Amino acid sequence: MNRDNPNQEINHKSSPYTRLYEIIRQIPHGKVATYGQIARLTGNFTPRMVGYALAALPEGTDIPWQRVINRQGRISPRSHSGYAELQRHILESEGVRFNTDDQTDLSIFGWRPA
DNA sequence: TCCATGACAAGAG
DNA sequence: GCTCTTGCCATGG
Repeated sequence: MNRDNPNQEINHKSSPYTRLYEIIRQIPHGKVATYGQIARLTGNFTPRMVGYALAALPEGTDIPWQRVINRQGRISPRSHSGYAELQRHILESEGVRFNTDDQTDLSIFGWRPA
């Protein structure tokens, strides 16, 4: 995937992806949001698009991609292995706890925007 | 242009 | 509570 990489659109401030990334940046430290939640906040996105946009992010981006998980409170595995483990590690270092079923309690750690 | 794929979600049965 | 189906739409072959 290397044609019109969405993160290049970050520099073009009128891109719909920009809005998506801006919202993700607003997720506070120690909290998590779901794909569907982000999608609804943008207004014109679908959860699949959110996942797709995040998959296109480069390493070392300032976007807190690790704070976006699925509706079940679990980390969605990507095609490239190893990242789910990394993501969980980062979240735990931020204070997010996972139970024995590898899922977080969204009623506690879920982000609730004003 | 058509088809398959993908870090998902919500409704129906 | 479960599984199955459908909606979503950008991207690549």
